[in-house]
Amino acid sequence: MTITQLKYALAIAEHKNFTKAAEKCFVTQPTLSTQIQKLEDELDIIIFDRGKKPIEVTDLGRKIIFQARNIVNEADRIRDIVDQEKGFIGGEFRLGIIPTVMPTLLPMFLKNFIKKYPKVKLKIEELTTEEILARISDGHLDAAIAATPLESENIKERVLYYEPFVAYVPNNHRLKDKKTIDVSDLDIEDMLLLEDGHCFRDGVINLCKTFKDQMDDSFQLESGSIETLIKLSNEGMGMTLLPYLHTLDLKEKLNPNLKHFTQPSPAREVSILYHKSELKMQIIDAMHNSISGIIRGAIKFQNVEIISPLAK
Amino acid sequence: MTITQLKYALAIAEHKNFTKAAEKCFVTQPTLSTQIQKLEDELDIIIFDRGKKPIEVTDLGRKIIFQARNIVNEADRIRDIVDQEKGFIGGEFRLGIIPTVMPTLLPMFLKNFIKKYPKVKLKIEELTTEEILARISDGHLDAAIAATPLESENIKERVLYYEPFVAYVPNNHRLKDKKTIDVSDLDIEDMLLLEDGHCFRDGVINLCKTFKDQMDDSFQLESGSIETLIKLSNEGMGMTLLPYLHTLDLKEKLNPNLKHFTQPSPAREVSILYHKSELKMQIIDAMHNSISGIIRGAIKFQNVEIISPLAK
DNA sequence: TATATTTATAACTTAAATCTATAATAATGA
DNA sequence: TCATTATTATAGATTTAAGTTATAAATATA
Repeated sequence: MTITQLKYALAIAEHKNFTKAAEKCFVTQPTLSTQIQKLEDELDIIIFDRGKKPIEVTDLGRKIIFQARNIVNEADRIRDIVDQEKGFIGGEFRLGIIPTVMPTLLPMFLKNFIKKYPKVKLKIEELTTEEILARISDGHLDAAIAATPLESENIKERVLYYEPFVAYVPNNHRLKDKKTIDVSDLDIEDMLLLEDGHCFRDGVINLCKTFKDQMDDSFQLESGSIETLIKLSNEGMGMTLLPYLHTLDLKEKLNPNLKHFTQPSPAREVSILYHKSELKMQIIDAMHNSISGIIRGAIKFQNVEIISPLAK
Repeated sequence: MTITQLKYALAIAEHKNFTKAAEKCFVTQPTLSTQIQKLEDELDIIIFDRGKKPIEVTDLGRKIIFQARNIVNEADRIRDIVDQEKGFIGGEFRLGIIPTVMPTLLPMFLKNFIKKYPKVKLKIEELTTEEILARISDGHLDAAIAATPLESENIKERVLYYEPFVAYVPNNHRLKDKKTIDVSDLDIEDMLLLEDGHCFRDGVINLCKTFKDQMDDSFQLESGSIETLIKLSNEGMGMTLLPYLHTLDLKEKLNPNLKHFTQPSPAREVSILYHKSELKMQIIDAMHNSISGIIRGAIKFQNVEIISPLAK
């Protein structure tokens, strides 16, 4: 049994296809066939059921694959330990970011980060919270940025910053004339929310829950982006909540519609997530420091006591 | 980097000597030299300082060796998973047992166990609790039987049985005429205890602590075995406590000196210990079942409420 | 049934691991 | 200090393993 054989097995388990897995491993298909056969012979078990199309992992195979994942992860970590010791920050780093954080955070820290750590090859993907959790678990992401707490098994969270919510109140709304807004003013019935899967919505719902103690399942509308949300709001569909950083990009003429909350302001907790195995920890540390530094300048509310609307 | 290379590195780290490590690995010394060089070249680090005699592991090398231990453990577990699935109970199994459990427990379950699981090659060693903890941690023992709770990091405990203590009161002792004895009768000042490192002593001290709330450091005597303990006791050195199973072997004429405790009787907790990685779990399960079954017949006090003298 | 897709096998090549023999190096003792 | 001893490194040959190309066999698809 070799680490290489285990990596081949993982690739096949993932692609359910020897040919495709071989490509991903940069070897030919016969190499995979023979190596997997050797592994199966040595353990005297069948890992893959080639009878089914697409190929299926056997019951026992699944356990072997799970353990193979552990072994390969632990093995990869050797490289990580060496890098950390040498102070080397580099290599490929796959980062997932949720849609409502992507457009505001990325432009702020990206330039700074790649300048500071030129040897890191960043691969950034916009993903929903659900996708992020799955891909960190299966090792396809090295880390991700999402609203927390999620408390998902095997995934660690480290808070990057707290981003206050700002209310966007359209011209015809009942709260139009208030200068500041209080959490108790909110009503789930006249609020627009982002579509399912966007954690921002979870944040808003939890926020309302906090004060209403229970919620109604029939929301009035769901939208896919902050821009759409504002437009729908202007069309008389209700008020909405925007994460603070988004409000900095708004056209000036919309500013009168923004109502800041009375302190303590509700906020969402934004964290960097990573697998409990702490692979590539030195890059995660670097990213954490980089983002925290940038955010300190952008969000001035940092010293204000903030309630987390996402707490369970 | 291969699993084989990591195993070689572990062997060298352990023996501090390429030649001896090579023997243990069943390869020649040049094989180890070249494989370790390849590993060091690939990681671009030095793991072993050959300048020192005996060889020393470098600071970074220590971290690599630690991680190598993880990887090799996880890799060994693949075999374990397959065995478990196939219901195969076999292979080498190294078991440590503390001195005060060894002579009573081993004759009871050994014959039964090797008959039931003929493919397990048991290697049993008498060791102190301290040695046991060290050797489970470094992977030299698969499991051990000792008095608990120990709550040592990385080591799991599973209770096998509770063994009541029986007081041995010599003829000239102040408690000689009592039919049964109560824990409150005990006095650390006139008690004989086993030498340091035998957990039984810890048990007795904790027992006295429980009722005296503090203890005196000047014990009157320390001895290495149950037999010596009884002889010393007869010589007027004080009373002593015997684990119940030991009293079954005593010569009949000594029976009048045994005083059972009033219920709830103090007892020691005897557990099977194993590494948290749960390697060879199916053998550990088999051994647990085997011992529990045997003990149910031997200790009739099982249904009696028992206080654990070892609780912290 | 022909065609395409995918895995297995065969024969060969390349690369890796291991061996024997021996050199180099460092520690030990007269 | 200079053999003696113990120990690791290196060279060259051998065995074993991994990978390649070419092709057969098996399975789905049209």
